[in-house]
Amino acid sequence: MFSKACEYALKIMIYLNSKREDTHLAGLKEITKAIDSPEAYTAKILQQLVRSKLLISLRGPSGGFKVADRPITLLEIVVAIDGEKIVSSCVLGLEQCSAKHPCPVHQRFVSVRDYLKGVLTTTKLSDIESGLDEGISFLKM
Amino acid sequence: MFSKACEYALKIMIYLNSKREDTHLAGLKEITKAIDSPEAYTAKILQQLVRSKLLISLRGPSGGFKVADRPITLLEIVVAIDGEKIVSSCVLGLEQCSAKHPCPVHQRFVSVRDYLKGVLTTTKLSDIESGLDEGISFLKM
DNA sequence: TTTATTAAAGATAAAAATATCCGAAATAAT
DNA sequence: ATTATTTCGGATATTTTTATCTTTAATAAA
Repeated sequence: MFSKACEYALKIMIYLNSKREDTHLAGLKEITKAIDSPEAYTAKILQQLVRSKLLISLRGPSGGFKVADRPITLLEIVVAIDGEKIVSSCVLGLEQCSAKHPCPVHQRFVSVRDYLKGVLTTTKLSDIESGLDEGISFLKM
Repeated sequence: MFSKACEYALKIMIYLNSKREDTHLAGLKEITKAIDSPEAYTAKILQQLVRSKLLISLRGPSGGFKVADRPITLLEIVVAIDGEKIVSSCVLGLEQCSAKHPCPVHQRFVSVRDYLKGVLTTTKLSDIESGLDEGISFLKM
């Protein structure tokens, strides 16, 4: 459904959001440990998230990353990494596919996409009760 | 959402199903022309569909492909090419993700997946009014 | 039986996604 | 100021997906 990079991005954002102690920034090592991801690749994704203004970073000792201080939807995260295609492009890959010029399954999948897009746009990072510390939900294993 | 190979597979199946003149088989060239796909790669996908018993093939002059003579759901096609992952695996890529051991967005996406799976399982190839000949729907451009 | 046609199968190539490595820049602490 | 730490940026490597090429096998028609 989402690319591996996007999966990592979602995990990163959820993890960083779950530990709202505004003082301490989480470093690359801490993050990769928390979400069990390859370090160097994760660094690249973190860069993308910073450029997309979803994360704020600080270099140097006691540097690291934190979530930008504003409401962020899951859609923003997905689009930052995978682009619009997951919520907009044709299931059969047609360049042009619309109600006026539909593929044979257009109508059936419009609703699927709308449903997905709905979940992605209405779910804000702050809505997610991670329960990570309490062992209620998990980002690895 | 689906791989390129899977998009081609769906187009192939819809196209072949749309021209139910049981006598004439459609050849590779005809198919690639109808769905605008790379010839050699399409041949590989056709092979997979034949092995998965979704298509029947015949070699030699006037040989080609036709849809197996039984009800076929979109899910069968998708699973034949992309495997179960699209309807079963965790959005965040966790090996183990279930109601008992969920990722933080498990509940929100269960419903999305169920909806998608529903469309894929309930839609049979024969349900799709392609309207290809009539220019009502399209498999290319 | 020979030939032309078509799918099957295996090897190879190209492109994209995933992942790593290394030097540079920033910055807090010493 | 120097040093240690940490992100940034670019280059490179690996893996997977997408795509091509070439030979073989089957088979219908001549």
